[in-house]
This record gives sequence, structure tokens and C-alpha cells, in this order.
Amino acid sequence: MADVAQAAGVSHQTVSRVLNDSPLVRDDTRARVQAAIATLGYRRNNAARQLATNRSGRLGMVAAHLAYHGPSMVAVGVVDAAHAADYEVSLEGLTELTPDALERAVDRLLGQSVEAVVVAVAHRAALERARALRLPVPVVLAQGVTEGDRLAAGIDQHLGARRATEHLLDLGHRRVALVSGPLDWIEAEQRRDGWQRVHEERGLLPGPALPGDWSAASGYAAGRRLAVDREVTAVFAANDAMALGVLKALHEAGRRVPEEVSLVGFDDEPSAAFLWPALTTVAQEFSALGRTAVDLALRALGGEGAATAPLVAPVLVVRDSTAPPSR
Amino acid sequence: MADVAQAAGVSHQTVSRVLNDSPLVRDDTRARVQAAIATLGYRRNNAARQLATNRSGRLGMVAAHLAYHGPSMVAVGVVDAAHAADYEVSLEGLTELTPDALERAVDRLLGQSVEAVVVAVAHRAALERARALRLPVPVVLAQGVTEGDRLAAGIDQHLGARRATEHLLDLGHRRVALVSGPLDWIEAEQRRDGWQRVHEERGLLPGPALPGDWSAASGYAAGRRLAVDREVTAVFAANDAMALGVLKALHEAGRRVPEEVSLVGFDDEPSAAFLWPALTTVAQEFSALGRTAVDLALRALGGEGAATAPLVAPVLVVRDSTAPPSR
DNA sequence: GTCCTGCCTGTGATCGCTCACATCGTTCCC
DNA sequence: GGGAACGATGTGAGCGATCACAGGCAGGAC
Repeated sequence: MADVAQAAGVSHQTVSRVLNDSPLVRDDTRARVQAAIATLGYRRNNAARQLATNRSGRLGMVAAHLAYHGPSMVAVGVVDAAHAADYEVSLEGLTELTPDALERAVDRLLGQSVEAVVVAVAHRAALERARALRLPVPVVLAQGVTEGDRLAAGIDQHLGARRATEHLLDLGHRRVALVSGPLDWIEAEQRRDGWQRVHEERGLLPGPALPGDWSAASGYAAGRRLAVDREVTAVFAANDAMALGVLKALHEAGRRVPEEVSLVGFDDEPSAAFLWPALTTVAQEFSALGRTAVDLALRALGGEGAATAPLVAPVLVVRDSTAPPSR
Repeated sequence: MADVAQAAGVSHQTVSRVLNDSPLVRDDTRARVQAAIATLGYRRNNAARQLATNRSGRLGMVAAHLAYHGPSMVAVGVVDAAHAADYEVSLEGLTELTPDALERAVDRLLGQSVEAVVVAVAHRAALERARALRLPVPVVLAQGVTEGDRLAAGIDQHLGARRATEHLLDLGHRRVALVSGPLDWIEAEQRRDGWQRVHEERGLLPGPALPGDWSAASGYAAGRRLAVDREVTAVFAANDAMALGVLKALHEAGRRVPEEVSLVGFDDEPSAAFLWPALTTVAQEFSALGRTAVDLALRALGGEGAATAPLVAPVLVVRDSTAPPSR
């Protein structure tokens, strides 16, 4: 920086002002400094800047299951929003889902002096630990939240499950079977609750419920069991990957979709429209969720305190895997 | 740090030594310092450390199409390997694939003072720009490389395509149709070349070749055109997503897989085993690739110069979507 | 007893930037 | 025309770590 100052014939402070877009610099001075910066190929040292300002310009994000569609799209939204606000993002993927792993991840982020942390983990135990975290920086939750939570952004899972279930019942099915996610995940529970509630409201008995673990393999296992039950005419799988597994099991058992069995997924992964038949599913705006989370974090940093964001409503996308029952 | 030093009754330098695992500290002194650190909840300031050492402990990674399976798995491998070596990773996802976008991403990483950059972009123009990059830090290529490239890790795409094509021809098919990736991607080209070469070696004319763009939608479009041609009995899709689209088109046209048409994909995405029928495909060890890339980067930083890593051989996974031709 | 050698510990400068404050010209107003 | 007000620039301290170097205190050799 001293070199630039000398080349431009100004003081180091003026260079600093130019770098920080201060209005207190005459236009010709600014031009001279910028020219010097360009010819010298100067680039400001971030460590020194951080040391002096005590701000890192960095947000942290902790996400589970980054290999899955949903979480990775949330991450994309977070990164985009952060960049737009001149922040960088450090992403910590959780490979195992213990509270300990969560704490290690947060620790790692703190070691990078992040100014705020976005936690996108819907596993109950881990999330409770996250809630209990007393960090020196704001923590924004971006999954497994409920309406009215402070510093939390979320999608209304309960509503999404209602939409899916109502769609099937409205088509004339008497009840809907469920392939749930692991119930120690809050979102799995919320989706199951929505499914159950609709049945209750209509005075119906909810169909068989089988547990899955989000994976296609678990959906396949559940599908094999559902396929042998002729009573089952409608299935709601709590995510698209499990729906894929169910679909395969139904095909193998010779049960036609949607003629004999209707199927709804959840997430609207890119592949959903290209399954055979194209999968009716519930679309969530993951990247919007990420943006909202960053927005909340930045507002908290701006001293606005713990703000609240409304839950986003997911949208049912009707494709070819659902139809009225045959009789 | 001064507080810790005072609490432990030592100088700031001794605290620093403890923090850096220097052997030049007596055990009881070390214990005293560590106790002080624990009670005060002290955590060392990274910015100051970076400023003094002139090392950031951070690697950068540029990846295209992070939403896809392959690239995101490579990223996982990079992050794991980096963490194991006490490095943090900054990940830049490219949304558009222009050389300009690449340069912006690299610039952003440099702004975070990364010590090395891993570039996982196989788009020809962008990659050439990456090769031409004269950065003050080592650049490791992790896609679109060829045998013998310096500072490059890769999977042998040509070989993978050969395996897929040979499998189909060995089953008795007279020729294999291709749904390629966009040919300005090096890997798309390499896969096409492998497919073509096998035909040449056997004196066969390569089947119809249709262009795709990696997406399921493009696979579907290609599949519709292939489905009407009764001559086509075997299809090689250059990735699993396009294979999914082809599969849907074939189903819709009433052409049975594998009885009438055999299909092979590429990548072995988690869902591949749960398509109907389960997809024969080529598995790549993406995360190993990421680890190798980091290894090369760290060796370059260690002053070993530009090392070479052998191309990894992908593996054909035979499932249910391939069979001998019916007649 | 002296000196040397080896461990362990302390001292002060330094990294590159921003912050608070001082300074120097202008302009503008009464 | 004097002084207030303001705009543009410069000066020096300080952020919190590490590095190079300078001791101090043992034990062993002579």
C-alpha cells in the first residue's frame, strides 16, 4: 500500500480512502491512485484489514446432507445472497449427524471468525443443540423451524404435506399411505403431521405408514411392502428419492402408476419431471430460503435484533403419477 | 493473548509457543497456559496470525454445476482432504460458464488470499483460460485433464466410455447410439471419442449420435428421436441424467428396456440403481479425485514443483438396463 | 570455581491496514 | 477582510499474532 501511495504521490490514508469508496477524495486524486493500483497490480491484504476493522466479512453455514438436492440448493441461495452483500461464505458439511459433529463444525467456523452462522440441519437432537448454542455471533436457523421462530427461515412443511394429501383425497382416494422420513428429523415429522391432520379433518383413517430414511433404497423397501396390499391406491412419499424407490417397487410388482396406485413425492428435484410417469410432487423454493436466512443474519448484524420471517408456502406440482382411483 | 499470558504468569511468546505446539516449553508451563486458555475461553485471532505468518491456511476451489452429482462430490473430497491437512476451503460455484465468470471467481478467491486453487471445470473455453492463468499461487486442474498433465487430477473418461461401449457390443449389439454431452465440454468430447474408437477398432459404424446438454430434458428429447428408429438396440448416454430422460422417452414409446433397447449411463448417481430398470452405468470415484487434487496442491506448496497424478480408471457397473439384442 | 552448552523463556520489532485526529486550503458569509 | 465552515489530505497509533534475537538457569567438563 505504501508503494501505491508513493507512486500516486499521496499518503497511505488516501489510498485507503479510495479503496473504501470514501467520498472525501477528489476525482483526479482518485484516478491517480487507481492508476497506480492497476500498474502495480496491488491487491489489499485482507488479514490486515480484518485485524484493523475487527470484521471478517464472512458468514458460516452448517448443512447436513449436502449431497442431497434440498440442502445444496439452500447453500446456493446463501452463497448468492452473501456475495450480493459483499460477504464470503464458509460452508461446513456435516457427514454424521451428532450434536458433537455440529459443535465441531461451529467451532471450525468460529475459528474462521465468521460474523454470523446459518444452520440448516433439521435433525431434532442436533437442532436442539443448535438452539441452545450461546455463540458470540448471531445464529440463524434455516430448517426445522416453526411459524414465529426468531432468527429463523423456513418452508411450511406441514402445509406442503397437506397439499399433497388433499390432492390425493380430492381425486377420490379413500386414504393415503405414507413413506415417511426418519422421524427424528423435524421436517419428516412435520410432513407426517400434515398428512395425518388432513385425514383427521375428513374423518378418515390414515393409510399404512412406513418409515424411510430419505434414501431411494428405503423407499424401495417400503414400496415392496405397499405393493402387495391391494387396498393401497395412493402413496405419499416424504421426498422424491424415496418416491423413486417406491415407483420401482410398484413397477416390479406389476402395479401400474397412476392407474392402480397414485404417488406423490416432495422436493421437486430436477429429475422428478423425467421419471416414468412424471412425478407429482411438492416444490420448495430452497434458494429463496437461503436468501432469507442471509437477510435475517445481516439484519441481526446491523443491530436490528432477532427478526422474524414468515414461513414460505410450498407449491404442489401435479404431473402424471396421480389420478383418480380406478373404481 | 496478553490476558492469557498474564493469567498463566508467562510471556505472550510462551503462549504463542504453546498454541503452536512448540517442543521448547516445559510440561508444567504448557499445562498452566492451557488452563488459562480454557478458563478465559481464549481463541486465537486468525487475522493477526495470517498477517504475521503470511499464510492463510485456505485453499480455493472453483466448480461448475455444483448442483450436479459429480462436481459436488468432488467438492466434498476436496473439503475433506483439506480439513485433514488443517486447511479451510473456499468454494466458488460458477453459475454461468464464461471465461469471464471463471476469472471473477478466481479473483474472489485471491481476495481471500487462498494459497492454492483447485479448478474443476471441464468446459473447453473456460478451462483453456484457466490453463493460461498466471496466478501467484499453484493452480490444480481436476477435470478435463489428459494423461501426463502437470498439476492435474482426473478420471479417464475415454476409458469409461470404452468400457460402456464394449459392454454393449460384447452383448451382441451391432452398433451403439450416443447421446453426448455438450461437445464444448472436454469430458463430453472424451466420452464421445471413447465410444467412437471402440467402433473403429471393431470395424463398425458408430450408431446415430445426438447432442445433449447433460440435462434430463435433453436426454428425453434425444430419446424420442431414438425411439422411433427400430435399428437402434443400444444407447450410451454420456451421463445418468440424460439416461433418465432417454429411459422415459423409450417407455412412452412402448419400447422395452432392456428387451428391445439396452441403455448405459455415466456417473453412477445414487438414484441410478433405483431407476426402472436399474441403470447400468460407469462409476467414477469423485471424492478420491478431490483428495488427489488437494494432495497435488499441497505438494506444490511444499515446494515439490508441479507433480503428476495418474488418471483414475472408472468402473462399469452392470445392472438391469442392458441385455443381448432380442434377435 | 569457571566456562560452555543446552534447554527454556522473555523482549521488541514487524506484518498491512484502518481509525481518530491534526492540518491545510478554499469558499462563503456578514 | 476576518473568521467560520467545510472539503481534501496527511500523521501516528494500534489491531493481535509471529519472528529474530537476547537472555537466564541448569548441568557437565576441566
